[in-house]
Amino acid sequence: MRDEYSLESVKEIFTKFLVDKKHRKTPERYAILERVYTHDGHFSAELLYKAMQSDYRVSLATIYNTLELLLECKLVVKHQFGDQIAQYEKTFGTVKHNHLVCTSCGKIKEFSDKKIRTLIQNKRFAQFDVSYYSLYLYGTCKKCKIESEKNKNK
Amino acid sequence: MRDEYSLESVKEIFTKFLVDKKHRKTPERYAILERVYTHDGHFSAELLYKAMQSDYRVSLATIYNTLELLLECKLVVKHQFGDQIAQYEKTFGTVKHNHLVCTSCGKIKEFSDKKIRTLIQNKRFAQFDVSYYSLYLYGTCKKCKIESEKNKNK
DNA sequence: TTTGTTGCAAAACGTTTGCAGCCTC
DNA sequence: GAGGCTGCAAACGTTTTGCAACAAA
Repeated sequence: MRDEYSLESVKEIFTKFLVDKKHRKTPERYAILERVYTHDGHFSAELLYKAMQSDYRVSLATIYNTLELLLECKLVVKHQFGDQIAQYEKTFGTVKHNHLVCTSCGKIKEFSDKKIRTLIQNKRFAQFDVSYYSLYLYGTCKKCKIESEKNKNK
Repeated sequence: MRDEYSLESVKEIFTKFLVDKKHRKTPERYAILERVYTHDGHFSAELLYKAMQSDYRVSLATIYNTLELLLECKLVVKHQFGDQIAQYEKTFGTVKHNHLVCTSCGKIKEFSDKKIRTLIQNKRFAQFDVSYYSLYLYGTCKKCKIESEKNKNK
């Protein structure tokens, strides 16, 4: 029931945002929001588009448009990992985390570190208002490291 | 003379890398390296391409190819700030820093924080070898904040 | 001589845009 | 009824690729 609840509250937040900003409450927007919130982990605009085709037909343009709105009201975050295409992720019900990006296979792992988080979140600037941050650690995952060591010995 | 010196050592590092990897030492590659290292701050592939046209004709493809090599041997770093196009930056002679990205005007400011840097650099993972990291703080710069407050009062 | 590298142009890719018709408000 | 939103397709800008000519090893 917990998921049910959070989906409802997320819809409420979105509705409030749409009303505040005088945007229209279209069925497409709610369908996209629902899909985003029933998906765990990262997704691209393309993936979301394909995933939706089966039960609700929306254009890719609308996906992009709606993701933009969801970013604005902070119901999703957007990641740009190195060369990769933009990845999105729901925020509500997701613990704030950082990312390990393998530069060899592109795989992403998440990690949390309270000390780092606290330190960054408490940082203040005279000339700049921080609204969010992203910390990406790039490197090589275990699997790729083993792979590359194998190749060395050839 | 200090710059002179570092340019020479950077060339040596690049040469060593090229030889190790059995890549060819082409004049284009050195011309690009030199240009990169006489430029302060961020630059895009396009900018580098245009900047070089006046004194050394290289194709954009070669620029991309060479930047890839320079990334591999860590003589440059690549940034992907939010929606913006890829930005590059020399590493040698540049103090490690983090970035403030204004989501309104896109301007980038740099900042250093020893505590944050130390904390992140000392982080170790069992299944992952970190080779570098990027920390971007997104928000609104003073100028854009004043601008948006003006618009509110209309 | 071999083959990695180049320049060029075309292609690819994710994303944005223009527009006619639709549907919130 | 007005005009914001939609789907569609075409356009966009950055990056990659295919290929013939070139030049480093």
